[in-house]
Amino acid sequence: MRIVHSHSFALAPEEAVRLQQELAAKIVPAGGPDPAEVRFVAGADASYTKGGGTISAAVVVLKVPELSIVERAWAELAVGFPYIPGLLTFREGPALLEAFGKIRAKPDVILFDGQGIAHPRGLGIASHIGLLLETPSIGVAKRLLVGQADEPGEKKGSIRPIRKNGEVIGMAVRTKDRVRPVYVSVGHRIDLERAVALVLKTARGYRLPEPTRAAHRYANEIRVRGGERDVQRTLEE
DNA sequence: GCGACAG
DNA sequence: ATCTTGTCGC
Repeated sequence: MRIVHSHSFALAPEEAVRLQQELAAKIVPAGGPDPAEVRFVAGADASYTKGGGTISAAVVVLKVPELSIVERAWAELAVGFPYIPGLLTFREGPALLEAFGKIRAKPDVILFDGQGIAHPRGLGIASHIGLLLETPSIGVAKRLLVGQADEPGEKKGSIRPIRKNGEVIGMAVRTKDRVRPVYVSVGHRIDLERAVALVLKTARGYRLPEPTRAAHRYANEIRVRGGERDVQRTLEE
């Protein structure tokens, strides 16, 4: 994929915060592809080596509605930023972008393991990377960073709004009966309704949607085996 | 000042 | 995220 917008990630925390405030103003939390017409969905995630010195990033593209893997790419980089709540993007972003750069497909939307606009400054990793790639993106987090939501009904498909100062910033979504919900928020160029529909459409018997699960597995595989040993790469298009 | 805090 | 043993449930 082409990285449309680019900037340095080698910033001090205070500068990173200022950049987030600047980029947040460019996020378009509306529109997006019709869930019924989406053909390719990508998932992105990262894994770290034991000492925490190297980060392994993975991007996997799945065909919808089969959810079969059609392409995947990886990247390994030395960790260059500490984990600071709200600044996750500066830790995982560089490696994820390198992996996205190796993807030939043009996914209709990307699912990230983390927040979209449900973030202190409205720019979680899904919004940030989605903006740099100018591709519709969705944040699918396992825990909330900001805001609060009531518990959704116990059935898959049940939802409850995530609010912050009375404003709806995302949706708690039950992706599997009786299993803890995931927290969905708009990343970039898509509205909340479509984001929720796409997450539910790609969730198959597990709490996390398939794109995210596939990326998580691949990132762990790269971390353990080492990416250079991976000669596999499914192609299509 | 205190607590909370994506991955 | 990673570290780290057993344990409850499908």
